[in-house]
Amino acid sequence: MMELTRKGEYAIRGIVFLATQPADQICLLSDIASAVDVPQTFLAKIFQQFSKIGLVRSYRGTGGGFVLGRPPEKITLLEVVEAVEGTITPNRCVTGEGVCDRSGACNVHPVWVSVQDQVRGILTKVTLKELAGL
Amino acid sequence: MMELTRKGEYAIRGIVFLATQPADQICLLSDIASAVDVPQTFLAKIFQQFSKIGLVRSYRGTGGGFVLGRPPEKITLLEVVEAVEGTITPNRCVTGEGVCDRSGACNVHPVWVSVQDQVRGILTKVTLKELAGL
DNA sequence: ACTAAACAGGACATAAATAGTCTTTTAGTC
DNA sequence: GACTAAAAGACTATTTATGTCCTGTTTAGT
Repeated sequence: MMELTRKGEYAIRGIVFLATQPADQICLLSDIASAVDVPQTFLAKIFQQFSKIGLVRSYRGTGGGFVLGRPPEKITLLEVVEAVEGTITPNRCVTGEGVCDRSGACNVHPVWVSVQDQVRGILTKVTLKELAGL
Repeated sequence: MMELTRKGEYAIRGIVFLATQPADQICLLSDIASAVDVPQTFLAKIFQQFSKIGLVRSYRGTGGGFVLGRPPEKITLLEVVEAVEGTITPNRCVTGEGVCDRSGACNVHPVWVSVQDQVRGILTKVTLKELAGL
């Protein structure tokens, strides 16, 4: 339960690798993919998601590739994970959309809120700087 | 991400309902299922899993049904969830089976261990007694 | 013993999510 | 214009989730 998907794992591997590279070096997707052992086409999708929210910056054409969108210490693990997996919600009713029709009488609800807060708290405190060993 | 499945949700609903019933009363699966609004056949599977690890006790035949295997304050939410969802492992490499071939160089690893510990810690502290409002 | 009640267990069915692949388009370089 | 590399969308395959159904086994009551 609560397992990270492959996508999430690949996302972390990819962007952590990027963080280990010199900041001004534009990295090819193909290089990243082979370095972290992830199918290139799949990693492409992941990096597109990163690009949309500014986690990475992309350059097209000859000499193109990817660089980090911000310094490694300003990118948290939470951002990386949620970029591809969506917001961390241990239980649907945590989303608060009235999905939990029994939310009034539901004593479990606050527990999930607590779990969500704790997990997000942990992941917010970890940045790419640490993960890349910088 | 990290969402509880229906099975997990049903499991909680079912056993919490059982905890609200008088301790000596043998409850019919059909009654529990309709009370918590879960397909009976599906709930049957869930309660079979509960039964195997002693979370509930089952009685077959006429007059049969289910009762809690232990007093509500001795059954934790963690046990209930892990009974049907398996051990909480945010990342495969946490299982320690060498699945994470890069575990040596992996700085992410300790983060998942921390997440796992925190989540399990929270869920261990919640018992059926509280959840059932007793 | 017979019957009906109730859980146990396995096989099966369907739908959704995951994990990709492939092709075309767009943007940029030489 | 030719080439390079990411963007974007359509498509496919596999796995997991979510159940259903049927048969068996246990037990109570007559």
